[in-house]
Amino acid sequence: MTREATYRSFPEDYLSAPDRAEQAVLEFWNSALVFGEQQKRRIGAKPFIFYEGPPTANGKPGIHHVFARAIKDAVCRYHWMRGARVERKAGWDTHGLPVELEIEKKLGISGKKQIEEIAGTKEASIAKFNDLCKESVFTYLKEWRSLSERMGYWLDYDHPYITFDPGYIESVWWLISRFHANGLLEKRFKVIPYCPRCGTGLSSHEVGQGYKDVQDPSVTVKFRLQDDPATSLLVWTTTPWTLPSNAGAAVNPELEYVKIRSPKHAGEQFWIAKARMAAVAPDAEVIESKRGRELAGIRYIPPFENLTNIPDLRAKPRPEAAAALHTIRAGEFVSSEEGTGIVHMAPCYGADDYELGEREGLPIYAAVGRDGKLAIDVGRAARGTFFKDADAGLMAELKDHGKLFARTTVQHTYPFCWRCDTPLLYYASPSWFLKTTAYRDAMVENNKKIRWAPPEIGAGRFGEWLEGNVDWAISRDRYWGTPLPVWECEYCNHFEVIDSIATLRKRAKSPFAEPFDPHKPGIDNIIIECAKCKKDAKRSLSVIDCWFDSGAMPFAQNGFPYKPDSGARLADQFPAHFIAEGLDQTRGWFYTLHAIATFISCYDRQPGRAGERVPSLSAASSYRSCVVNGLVLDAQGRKMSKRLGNAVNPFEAMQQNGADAVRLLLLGSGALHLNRRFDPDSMTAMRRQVVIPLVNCLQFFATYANEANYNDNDFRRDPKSRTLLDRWIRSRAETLAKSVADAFDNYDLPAAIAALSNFADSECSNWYVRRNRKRFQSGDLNDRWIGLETLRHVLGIAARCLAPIAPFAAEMLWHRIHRRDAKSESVHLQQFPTLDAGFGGDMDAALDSAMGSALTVARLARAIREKNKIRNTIPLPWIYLLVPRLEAGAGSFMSAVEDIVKDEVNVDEVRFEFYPPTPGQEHYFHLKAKPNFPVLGKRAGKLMKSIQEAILKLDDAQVIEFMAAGRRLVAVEGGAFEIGTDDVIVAAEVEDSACESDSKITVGLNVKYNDSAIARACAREFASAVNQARRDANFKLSDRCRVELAQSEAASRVLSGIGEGSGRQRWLDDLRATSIATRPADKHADWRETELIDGEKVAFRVARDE
RNA sequence: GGGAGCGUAGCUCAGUUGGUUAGAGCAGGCGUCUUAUACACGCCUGGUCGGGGGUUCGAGUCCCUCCGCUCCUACCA
Repeated sequence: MTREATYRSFPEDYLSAPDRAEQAVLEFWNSALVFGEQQKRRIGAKPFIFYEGPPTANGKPGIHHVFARAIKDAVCRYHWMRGARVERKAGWDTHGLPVELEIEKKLGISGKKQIEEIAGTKEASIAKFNDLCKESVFTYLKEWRSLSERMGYWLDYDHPYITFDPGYIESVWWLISRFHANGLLEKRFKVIPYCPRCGTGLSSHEVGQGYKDVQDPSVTVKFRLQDDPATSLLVWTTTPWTLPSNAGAAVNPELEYVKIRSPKHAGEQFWIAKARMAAVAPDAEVIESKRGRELAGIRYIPPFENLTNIPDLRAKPRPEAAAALHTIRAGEFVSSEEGTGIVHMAPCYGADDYELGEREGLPIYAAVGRDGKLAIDVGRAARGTFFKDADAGLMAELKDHGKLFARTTVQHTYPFCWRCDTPLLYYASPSWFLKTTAYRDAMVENNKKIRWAPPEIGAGRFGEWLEGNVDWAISRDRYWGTPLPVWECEYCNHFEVIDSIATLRKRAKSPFAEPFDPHKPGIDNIIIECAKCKKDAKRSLSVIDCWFDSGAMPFAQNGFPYKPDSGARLADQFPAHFIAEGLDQTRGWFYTLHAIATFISCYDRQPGRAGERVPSLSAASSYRSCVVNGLVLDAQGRKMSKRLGNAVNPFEAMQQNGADAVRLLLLGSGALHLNRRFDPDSMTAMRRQVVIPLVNCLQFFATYANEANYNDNDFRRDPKSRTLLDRWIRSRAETLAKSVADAFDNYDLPAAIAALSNFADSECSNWYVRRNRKRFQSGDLNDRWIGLETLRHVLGIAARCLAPIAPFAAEMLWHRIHRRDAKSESVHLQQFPTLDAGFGGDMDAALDSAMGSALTVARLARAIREKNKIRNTIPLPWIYLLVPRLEAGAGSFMSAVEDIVKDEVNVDEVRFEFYPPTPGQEHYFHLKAKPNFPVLGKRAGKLMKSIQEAILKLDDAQVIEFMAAGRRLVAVEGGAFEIGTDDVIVAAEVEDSACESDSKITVGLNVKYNDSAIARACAREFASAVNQARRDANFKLSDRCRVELAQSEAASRVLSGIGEGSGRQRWLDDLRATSIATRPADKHADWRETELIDGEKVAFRVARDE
């Protein structure tokens, strides 16, 4: 075995088993402490501030989590490479209903009542329940951490913020105390969306997650008038279950109402809005007409007459209630768009109903309790029936009593609990609110300063949501959450907000344990003295909406304002430059961060005890840029769900394809905010476009660097000896780095990947390396080293550009462009190429353009060969190129490109023809002029069409004349119009099968060839066969061999072809050693045959030349 | 019900301030080069740019309208 090579390729099984190679990279990162080193090297550097949106740690991570995390990781890595200090503090959202539900499921119980019975006493039950919640959070932390590690998402997991941490909770308390100090915390009786199963109200952003289309009854009910039972009000509702709680009927005071009579309802009369008559009772006849306000005060008989003991949420009935109850009331909110224009009012179950009821002093009947069940028997609907199930019995009851006017079903959307799927009801409940509407304008203003990607989310969805902001209901009547730090006096209704454990300790009537866990139930026992009346104040039993926890994170992650240095930390890490989460966070984290930070930075002007430590924060949201990503769907475009069984396991996906492939697929396929389909097959496609070309280039580099004993350490670079291709690929590499940087600066990651793919595949692998093969195989050693140096240089740029996106492959590539014995550092400790000294010096637009022309010529020439069925192996005499006449000095480019074209197209001569042409000279192409629309269009306007006609009519000679003169008058309707050379585009007219053109270049290929050309083609094909034979025989690159050719006519043609062959291919060295031998009659095994272009077969064998 | 977005090749998507031959990748067909690479390269096929109308010398792009899909929003009884 020879000693190990100096330069290595990728591991052999990288393509088939990327996981193994990536695991080795992970080991390297761990052992070299690369992430820690990143942190160390930027101490004191200017920060790029990033906030990690804390995942709810109670569920297993899915592939969609990889999406947002890939964005976050790539952006953070990029900014580190650009020289910034990027702190990446991990965070965990640990509180809330999701965690509680998980425990309920585990215990096989449901609802608050059962939770409070899991241990001996209620207190013991809650204590046990919360302990279980806390434990459950910890079991999933590991899953998340290993997901992050495997995908290469670097986070500081050793110092995470955890929302249940007492220090974090104290920060939240401080924030609540600031809201209170500014008069923005209040307790209100309000109709809020309420989940009867969870037993708690939901905030508007939670409700938004659970709308569903459902069929509901649509009933029109008769409310008989007390003084005239033959006349009824027609009342429409889709919630029959609210009818037993009816307290009034509302009409719009301005609308016109009519009393009608219908043949279908003999002896009866009805009041209805005039506008609704046609829809509800088209055959009716109007008897009387009145304005809504004139109807107010009329007394009716409630739909369920003899109900007693309906619970009334009002402890003491209001004195005016008796007069107002079950009468018509005027309400501006009533419309005549739908229904009957008369609205049944159940103040407990509707916001409008409640407001009006409050004004009129109506009772708040609650026939349906907070548990969602009927609290009383209502005829056939028995007590205890779930509210949605009570509809049928109630309607039957109405029908029996002749009170049902019409009944159908209607499809509409109805809210359900986002976690447990129970239908919500709107319920008048006492709740604690943050009056965010007080600073809505500031939120709207601050939002305009945020750079949203894509912009329409900020201006549209989020902006509109802010415009319609409502106060934030932050209390939850649950167990596992940050306790609301409000103590209420039972006697005088005074309430206080406690801003820290230290304050609580001072105020508590009796001492409590140290250290103190502020969670329920312990805290509920602490009593403080009411500051006003000196009596006992007890804690409100609520916990805080866990969304508040996560939105508090800019302050609470450092324990502001209580932890030492937290003020300095806040000043350093606020606001974030960058956050990124899924679209679903628009009303979640994006909002809560924004609402809390805007309050502190714009509204909070009353420094409290700790307030003077608040560093001056510019009026801003807590983030400057927000990148929003779409959903991850399955390969068929369906939402992933456990139910459908189509959820992709991220660990399996990465195990099979590698984390790089997963990251590339997620970041590279389409704009980030669009939903993307996660098709496992596409992962290989992404690798093929970006990573594999680089792997191949490296393989090539390693092969020839080893063979040439290339040493990057002692190589003296001499830029002057670089070839045209060297200079070109260096220019392209710098352009790549610039494009990738621009893409990252615009948060356009797909553009970065597209640029990488183009460079790796089209430019580096399939042009630079391919065109340079012969040079590396048999060139002069110094020249080979120059080429190797170039290749190594551009691969180094590519590796660093790739590093933020596909960190594993980039690392492997970076290591392998260094000698095996070199102590190479991680690519993730390098700076971005745009910061290299002298960056940009290699960019050469003229060269890029000339090489672009060469590529075009090659493509066009190949197309001509294809059409004429002439293989590339057959050399053709000449090719004509029609190109724009270049500026002085640029001719040398063309002559250099000429060699490339000659070789690539396999022609003996390249002939140029320039335009504008010299008049009178003979020329190969016939020129044709076309209007240059963008230039000419602006000037010509309406004349465009006739000018176009005139230009197209110009023949070859006229075009040449025009070009020489520089201007020409063309005839248009009503006169002449002068055009200049910039107004037209000149190209050749091509109808010949030997010509091809695109918008810039035209080529003509001589497609006639002679026998000698065939001989040369045969030689080339024979060489190819020899190479295949060498490969089959496992020859090494450096092995020389002897070729024996069996005597035949074809064989001598091959030999003559070899004689005419040129170039410095190594195979010629072999072939020159070819000798004619007599093929043994017994067909010895090492002889083989190959068929050449002319159909002849030649037999040959190769043997190692010892 | 209200708002937003989308609709471009069989599939996934690009497409600048309107500029006349609408691109790329994949798939399909046909070929080709080659001791870095067959997980390569080239060529070809494939489009009434969702339908209709309008503005304009000129529309995938701007306006109107209709159709389809998606998301958001809403206690309207």
